[in-house]
Amino acid sequence: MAYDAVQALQGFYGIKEDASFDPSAGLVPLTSSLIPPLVAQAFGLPTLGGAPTPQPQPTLAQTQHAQSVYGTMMNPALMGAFGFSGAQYAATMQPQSHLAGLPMGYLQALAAASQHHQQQQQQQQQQQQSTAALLAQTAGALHAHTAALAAAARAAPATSSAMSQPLMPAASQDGTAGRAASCEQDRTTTTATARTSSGPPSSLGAAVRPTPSLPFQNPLMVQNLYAAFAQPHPAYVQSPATSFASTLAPYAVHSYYARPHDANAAAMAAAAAAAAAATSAYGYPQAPSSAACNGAFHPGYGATPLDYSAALAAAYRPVAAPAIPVPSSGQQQCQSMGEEEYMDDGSTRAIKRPRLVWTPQLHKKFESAVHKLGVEKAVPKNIMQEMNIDGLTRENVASHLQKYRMLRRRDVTSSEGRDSDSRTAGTKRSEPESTRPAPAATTQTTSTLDCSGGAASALTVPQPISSSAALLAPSSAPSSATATPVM
DNA sequence: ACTCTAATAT
DNA sequence: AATATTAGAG
Repeated sequence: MAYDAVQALQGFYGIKEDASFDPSAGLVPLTSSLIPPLVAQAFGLPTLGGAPTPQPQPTLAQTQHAQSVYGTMMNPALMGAFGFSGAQYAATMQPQSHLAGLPMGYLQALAAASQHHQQQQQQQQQQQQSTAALLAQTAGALHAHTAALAAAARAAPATSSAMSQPLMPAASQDGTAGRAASCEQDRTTTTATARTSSGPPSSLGAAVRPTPSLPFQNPLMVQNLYAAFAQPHPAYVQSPATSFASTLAPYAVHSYYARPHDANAAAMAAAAAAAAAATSAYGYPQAPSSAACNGAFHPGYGATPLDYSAALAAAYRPVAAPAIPVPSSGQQQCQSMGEEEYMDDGSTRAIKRPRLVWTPQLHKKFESAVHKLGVEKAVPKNIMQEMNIDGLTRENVASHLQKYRMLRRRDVTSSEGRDSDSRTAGTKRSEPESTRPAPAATTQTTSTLDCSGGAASALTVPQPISSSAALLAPSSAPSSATATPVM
């Protein structure tokens, strides 16, 4: 097993690197046994924590649904790891059709993954050859496809945001029609609407599918694969950097949240990217205020407070059935975590409390608590108690309060310097943020545009940043009255 | 033991 | 940039 992959997996699962691990010795660090056994098996890692338990066979309907969701090119071993039956996939798989729309880098990554696995399992030579053959074949097909696409584009300027497929799986139910359905969905949900639908179907139009889409729609798996094999994920390489950072950040961090800090920066990045990918992919088609959280692989979500150890357990437990994304929404920040992590030998070790994310909901609570308490009593401890959030510490509040006050002070002094009102500290004036640009539902977030389709965009750009968002979006400057694009 | 601010770390 | 942590003083 490539050391890189081990690292990536560990990072993905938030496992701390064992400093004593010597890659050259071919040993897998003890902590790697925390990787779900089935995943470990899929990646050829030795597992110390006992043999993987056999997964229940999915029904055919499940398989087909999952196939429509995740695509057909999953590494069989991975499918096993994630609870799919490879054989059934193979049976329902249509060897050529799914190759047509794939971007090259993606294919290569998959092929590389597949090749890697095969090398693990068996003799390398023949396998390599067949893989190479497949690659060559694929390359040929892709080449032709690309050429045809280009021709089609010349004929009718129909563009396609290559990676913009809305990742909510719901629509397609059968494998073959799935991609067509996806394109259909693209047309209706993204802003490519006009261009795509208005373009008169050229003679090539029927033969050439306009939108190469990701067949692999479980973001965690995808990201895991890419991370494990050090491939940049095309969708996130291509999408503007602003995407998740701005509107989706509260949700993105959420899932990432329940994982312990990891010293490995690269792995951290991978995990964060995975979380972001998951967020975008799952779409959140409903308003953030509604619905419940879905637990599957998102330890951070849930209406009920989460115990950190439970989150760990959930993360480490391979899911038996495909975690079909259930639309969920930003909920109140709920978190409470244990303080120990179980190690292989049964002992425990203190782990770092995950960094708190001040979601809008949480901040709202904070603000109302502050207001309720009044200037005098609005001190960290009181606020903490008033908020009554499980797991929220005084330090959390103190830190936030510090920033809150700073902003508040700055706002006051800048907006009314001449006024006689220059308080010393802890000013809890009335809200000066009457400046409400009220952006008329204009700008789509790039992220939502790119990654999750229209429904999500409507909701990930929730309110026009009212007063409560001041802390989270500090730039509610009175000067920039107009745009304030989704910050 | 708590709070505050500033500075610094992650 | 956002949050955590720490220091030092009250």
